[in-house]
Amino acid sequence: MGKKLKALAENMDMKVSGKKSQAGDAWESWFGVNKNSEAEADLPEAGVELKMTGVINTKNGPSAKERLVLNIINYIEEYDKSFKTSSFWKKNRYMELGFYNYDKDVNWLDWQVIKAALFTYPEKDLLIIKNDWEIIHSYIRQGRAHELSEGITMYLAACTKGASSKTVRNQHPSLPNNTPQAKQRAYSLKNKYMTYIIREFIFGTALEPNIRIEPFSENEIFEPEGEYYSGESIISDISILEKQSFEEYIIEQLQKFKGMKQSDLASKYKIPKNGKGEYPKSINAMLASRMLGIHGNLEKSEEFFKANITVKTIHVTKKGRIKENMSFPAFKSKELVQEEWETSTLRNMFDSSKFFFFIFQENNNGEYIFRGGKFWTMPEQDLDTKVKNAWLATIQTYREGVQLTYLSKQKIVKNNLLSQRDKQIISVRPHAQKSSYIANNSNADELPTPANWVNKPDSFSDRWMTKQCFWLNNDYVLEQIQGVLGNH
DNA sequence: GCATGATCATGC
DNA sequence: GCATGATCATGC
Repeated sequence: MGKKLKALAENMDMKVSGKKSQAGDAWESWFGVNKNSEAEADLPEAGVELKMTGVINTKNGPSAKERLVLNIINYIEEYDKSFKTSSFWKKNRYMELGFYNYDKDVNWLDWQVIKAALFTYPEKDLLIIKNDWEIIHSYIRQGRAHELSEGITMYLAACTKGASSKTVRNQHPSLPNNTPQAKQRAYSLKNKYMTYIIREFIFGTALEPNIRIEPFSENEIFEPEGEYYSGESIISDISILEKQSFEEYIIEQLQKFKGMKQSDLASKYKIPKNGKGEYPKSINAMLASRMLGIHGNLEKSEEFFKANITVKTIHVTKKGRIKENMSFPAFKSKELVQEEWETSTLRNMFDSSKFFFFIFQENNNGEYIFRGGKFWTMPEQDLDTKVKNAWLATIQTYREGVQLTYLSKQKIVKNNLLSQRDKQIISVRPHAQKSSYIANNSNADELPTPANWVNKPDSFSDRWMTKQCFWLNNDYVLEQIQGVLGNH
């Protein structure tokens, strides 16, 4: 039998525990620690921090319910610290992690702690985490704490933490007077990083000397099955990370391929052609993987998976334009209009995603030449200005009712959703297998407000339109990759 | 030539 | 069957 949280919470003072922190408070009380906000680790003699974290079951096996949120970053105190003297290292070097099965339909007191682990960072991860800390610290040093986002780092991130987005903190007094206050943020281990740890070492069978699994329950609720990452790693020799960061290493690895033709790379890596003698549509994504020594999907390689890096290939035409806009998953407009910008799916996605752009440019002979790779995260100032406005405008259009006009000659339906001409970084366009304005069709999206139709065909519904998604405008992406294209 | 709506190809 | 990445086709 697994220990239920109510057994752990027997001696806990329920009155001082907030709704969101109950599981963690119960974990601390089990170890005889009262709720506090000390900078010290919870068990000071041992230097061990106590953390409780939820696990959910997905079709690929157990996953972290959320990122593991650590201590709040004091931009003033952290300013003069080094990694070894940082509040992150002091408080979170060793953690006693309790993993409970999160179930929203069950009272929290009945959640079970199914595994516990005395955790410190695997050696290779620690090198990446050190570099992540240095990146966060450089923002603090430069008085740019207001520009922090989760996507700028790999495993250790600065996530927002506060009652609302209006919870802000001052930056260091020695910085210029016009340095703005910054959103309150905490160190955190990314959701995908925790998922990897959970599947590989906590519920999986792989051994990691820095993670000691402690018996807590004989009850195995989670079956770690299904493929979540390919088993391939990019970095096998950790001494690489002692000399340079992960990103520097990747960019350097790609140097030797710069200027090579797509066709030469395809034959070098023996990419097969289809029946029509053409390369598959995903040819560039396949080449991206192969150049980095990965045979499967690059996003599923160890480091890309743990850091939640999205790989995007980019085609630049001979005239120096990007051929296509970049698509994102289709949304449900009824859910979209219920969201608030600060916690919206779109904002979360851009704030927490790191992208890896993989760039090919067409030459005058119509051949695609590899130009290089670039890691990219959307700058916070773009996100909270133009993208925010674009998002708000989209919601307003949906609330007012989308204007739809059927053009019988072309058999297409025009709409008044955000266009690329609006120059707001993102736009809204269809994303479905087929267009559909038919109720309950799998390619259609149900609208929150009936559409305002012009020339509606009888068979079309006024509440359903082809599924749409946000697209990142190609002119914006082109500005972001200028450094890679250089003079070409 | 480019923006926009539409659609293809692939993998799970 | 559907999500996702990639691309096509049309007309202003």
